[in-house]
Order: sequence, then structure tokens, then C-alpha cells
Amino acid sequence: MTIYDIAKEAGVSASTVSRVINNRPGIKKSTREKIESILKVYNFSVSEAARGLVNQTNRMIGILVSDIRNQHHTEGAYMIERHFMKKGYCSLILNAGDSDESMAECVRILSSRRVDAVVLIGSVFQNRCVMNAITDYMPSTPIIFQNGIFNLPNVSSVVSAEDEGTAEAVKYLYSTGRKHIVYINGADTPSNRKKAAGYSNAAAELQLDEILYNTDGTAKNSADVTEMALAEHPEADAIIYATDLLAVGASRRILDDGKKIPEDIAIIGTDNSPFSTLANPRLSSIDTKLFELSEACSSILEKTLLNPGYTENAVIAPALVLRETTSQ
Amino acid sequence: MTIYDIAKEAGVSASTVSRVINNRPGIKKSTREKIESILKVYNFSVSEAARGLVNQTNRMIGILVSDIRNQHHTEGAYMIERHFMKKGYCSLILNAGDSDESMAECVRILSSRRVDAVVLIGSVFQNRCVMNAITDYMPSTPIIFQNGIFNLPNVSSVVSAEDEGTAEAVKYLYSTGRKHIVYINGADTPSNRKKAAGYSNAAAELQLDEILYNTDGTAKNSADVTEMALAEHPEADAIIYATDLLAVGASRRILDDGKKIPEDIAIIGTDNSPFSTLANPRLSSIDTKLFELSEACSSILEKTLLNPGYTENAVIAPALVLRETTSQ
DNA sequence: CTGAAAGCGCTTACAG
DNA sequence: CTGAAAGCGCTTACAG
Repeated sequence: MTIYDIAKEAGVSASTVSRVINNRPGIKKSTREKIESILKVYNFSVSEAARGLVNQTNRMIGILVSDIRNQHHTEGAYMIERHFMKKGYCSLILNAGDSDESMAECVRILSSRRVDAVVLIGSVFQNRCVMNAITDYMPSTPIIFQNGIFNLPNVSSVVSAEDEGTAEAVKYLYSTGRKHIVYINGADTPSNRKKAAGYSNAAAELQLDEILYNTDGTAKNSADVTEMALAEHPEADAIIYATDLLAVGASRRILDDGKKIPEDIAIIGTDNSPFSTLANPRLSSIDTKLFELSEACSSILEKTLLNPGYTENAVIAPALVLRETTSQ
Repeated sequence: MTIYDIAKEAGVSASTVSRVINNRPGIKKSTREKIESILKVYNFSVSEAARGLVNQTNRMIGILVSDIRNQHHTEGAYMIERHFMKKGYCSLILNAGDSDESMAECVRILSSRRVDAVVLIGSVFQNRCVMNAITDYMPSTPIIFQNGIFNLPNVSSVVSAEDEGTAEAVKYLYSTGRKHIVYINGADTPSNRKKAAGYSNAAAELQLDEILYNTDGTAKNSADVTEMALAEHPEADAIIYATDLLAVGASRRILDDGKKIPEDIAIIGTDNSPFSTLANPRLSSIDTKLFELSEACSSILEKTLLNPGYTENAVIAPALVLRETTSQ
């Protein structure tokens, strides 16, 4: 069923049908009504693909996340999708995977789909492979990078000052008397490196020993690494984790090993995710302002769509949220 | 940059360029190589929209979830997206919202986008509004319904036998000596009604009192309702929750009220989600086999795409996973 | 082995 | 107020 079928049925030309579909003025009322009723009878819906071809915009925005099952990436995708669906855009959401190559391939796919804009969610996209794919395949498509930066004329960015958030957590713990603060990092990503840098800076500033461990990002590994860290550093009296998941995974192990939280060991997670309030004990956490980050992306994207060439870089400050795993 | 620009640059016709792009045989080797090199120089990528217009397939599959931030819906979307991206399909993932009307509107949007298939994830789509939208706008587009059923010729379905899973949980608790088993339900959805029915049937079969409470689906409300239930039914010795989130939200309150889990109150959640292992105490849960459900959807979708008109209905049996909130 | 032409389903100047 | 025509970027019979 095309616009021509409707036209034939109504005894008019396709142009006229197109005009009523697009609410163009200057159509005789009776003609418009007749066409509208036929449109309704057939439940006609215009092909957006054909329309996109002539209008030079498919009204689609591409969203890249490494894994859509990760709640943390989903917030931004949700906000973008909801907001722009209202404006007639559809979202192509791709799971870009872990490898630089698969991420770059996704950029190529989105370029083939001729999306009007793309949003990259997560610092993992900050690598040369993706950057090259952008300059090769989307040198002028508006791109918004959530929690990452590309020094490219067509990409805006909104980042969380995670280093500062982590430093603030260190200083807070120090102010409550903790002097042996461990940092347990997540998977190796630009974001986590930045958090660790914040930890190191604060430790240096306060002249504390730097006790830093890495994990693969899973709850299980976090528990194991924590156990090892506490064995190697019996003096430890606080641990900051790069994510809430790591903190929750480990805290049960700490309790099982007979230590009290927060009396013996204070704990702070990162992200202020749903896990933090559901955890038992409830987890203090560095709020990296995911919601604000996502909102900022959405608002920059909107400006960019309205005003081609518009670009913006924003930084959002984290905040410490205290619950039961820290004592004042 | 179009295929014509490439053609001009190569001194051939667009047809020839199209043929090498599509790897058609019968092109002189030197011609092919020349075109390929030019394609590479310009990082040319074909417009899938234009291609879709002539091929009568946009190679897109539409995925409807009520809210992409809900981990529970995201598993299926992930699997479909990943699997079909490899085959050249892109996924249009829409947040369909809570109202029947917004869900139906999403069906209309997907029809406008001329997707090759759609997958509905979640029992909430099982309503007349959506059903009408399907018969009106996509009477013959292949549709896979995860955890719901439409008696329509173009829709396949894969459902979890949640009623049986819940009944099994009741019977298990009974077998361990619990005689006053409460059921705390989630938001009012077909899926949750089915779970509650399973509870009621089992309770009747075992001649137990039916103690059933409703919540709005949030952790906070679950804690409040649980407190009320235990006040009204001090004899209660076990609670089954319609989701893990409800169970985790409430268990902390139960502990705070001075009861022991599982000694005083045994607890079983539903979905065997990540929450269940992260919870403290670790939560016993009815595994509704989300992964298998999603896999089945993906495999049916694949068969449907290959074999138009193919349809299938599958039922997957849940299983009880015991952890620390139940005693044997 | 290659090209000219028609067509996929639309929209929009241009005429009338 | 309405229609014929051209064009958006492709692909594919049909000829040669």
C-alpha cells in the first residue's frame, strides 16, 4: 500500500495525498477530508525510509553502548530515546561490544544507516579505532560523547569529574580518621583510570600510602581481590571501589571474614546505583550524576539537531552520598 | 557521496559500482579492483535506506520494551540485537511506556519504519490496544511475543510457566514445614497475575490459607506492605515475592524488625536476577529462565525471517534456585 | 563484462 | 487548489 493506491482510491494525484499527509495548507477541505477518511480506512502509514530519502534525513539517531544489559549505560539511552521519539526520531541502539574494532564497525554501520546524529555512551569508546572510524565515516555527523572526549570538530562531550569525586571520597574518609585507604579498581577503561588517578592524587596530597588493586570488574573477583588486599594490608581501615557492584560483591566477603562495616572497614562505592540502597548494609557511594550526564547529552543533542555545527563540552561534578558503610 | 560519484570517478556506470558493492559475479577483475580502491579512498558506505527501498526490506527489526532501564527486559533485547546485527539487521529499540495507548503508538511507528519483524518483550503488551494496533498496522509482519500471547496468525510466542514456578515454590516451602505462606505481588501485569494464580492454586491444593498482598512493584512499597502483612499475620513463616527486587527491598525491613531469615521467615524471590546473589542474605529465587526465553525468541525470529509465515509457540519451565533465605 | 532504463515510495518546485 | 515531472540513492532485469 503506497501513496499511489490512496491517490487512485480518492481520484486525486499522489502529490495531493502527500500534501494532506504532511498537513500542507492549500487543499480544498472536501478533498482533504476525503483523503483522510481513505487513509484511515486503510490504516495507511507513510514509509519513513522513502520519505527520508527525499528529505535527506531518516530521523534516526544512533546510540552506541558497549552492552545494553548494563544498567549504567541504559539510563542515557533511555533518555535520548524517549525524548527524541516524541520529536519523530527513532533510536538505533547498538551493542558495540568490548573490542575497539567492533565499536568502530558500529560507527560504520550507523553511517550506512545515515543517522542524523550519534551518541556514544561510556568512556570505553575513547580509543583511536573509534576516532578514526568517525573521521572516516562520519566526519560531519553530530556526535555526543557521554563520559568521553574526542578532539574532533563534530563531537560534543559531557564528562563526569570522576577523579574529583574519588578524591573527595578519600578526603572524607581521611577526615573521619581513616589513614589506610585502599582503592579497588574495575575493568581497565578510561573512566576507571581517571577514578584511580583521583585516588592517587588525593593519597599523595594527604601523604597516605597508595594501596591500589585491580579487578576484572565482576563482583566475584572483587571479593577475592578484597580478601587478598586485606591480607596483605591488615592495617587497612577503608576501601573505595570503582563501582557499586564491586563494593557490594566484596562487602559480604568482608563481613564473612569477621570484620565489621564500617567500624573496622569503611566502604564507599561509585555510581550511586540502585545497588547502593538495596545493599545490606546500605552502601555509601560517589554519585557520578548519571542522570544529569544523560540529561546534558540529550539537551546538547537537541541543540545540535536544531543548529547544525553546534558543539559543546560540559563537565559535571560528582557528589558523595553517605549511607551505612561509612561512619562520620 | 553516492554511487554515481564513485561511478564517475571510476569511469563506469552506477550499475557496475552497485555490482561490485554487492559482490555480484561477472565483473572484470581490473574493473572491480579499480572501483574497490575508489570506494576505499572515499570510505564509501551504501545508503541502507535507498537500498531498502528497492530491496523491499530495511533489514531492521523493531523491539518494544516498556522501559529499557529495566534489566529484566534488556536481556532479550540484547540477544536479538547482537544476533541479528551479525546478519546485517539493525534494531530499533523503543521504550513503549506504561499505557496501552503509547504501546500501540509504538506499533504504528514501527510499521512506518517498515521493520522486517518486531519483538515484544514483556507481558504488559498483552492488551487489546496493542492487539488492535497489530491487526491494523502489521497484520502480516512477523512478531515474536516474549512472555505473552496473541492469538493472531502472524505472532509467535514464548512464555514462562510462571504459575507453575510459583506453585513449585509454595510446595517446596510447605515441604520444609512452612504452613503460613504469604504472597506479595508486583505491579498489576498479566505476568504477575499469572504468578499469583500459581500461588493461589498451590495454596488451595495444600489447603493453606491464602495470604496475598499487592504492591506497586517498588522496593520501598514492598518493605511497607511486608511490614503490614506480618503485623496482620503474625503466624506467617514464609513469603514469596513476585520479583527479586521486592524481596530484597523487604528483607532488610524484616531483619530490622527483629525477625530472622530464614529461621523465622523464609523468603523466595522471582527471576533469579543479579540481585539474588548480591543480596545479603543471598536470596532463594524462582528462576523464570529469562535467558532461555530470550534465546527461544531469537531462534524463532530467525526461522521466521528465513521462512515467511513460520510461527511457533513455546513454553519454558521455571526452576527453583535455593540460597540462604530458605532452609531445607 | 557493462550500461541505459525503470522502479522502489515518497516530496516538492513548477505550471496551470 | 491540484497534477505532472523530476529526483532522493539505490538495484536489477534487459540488451548488447
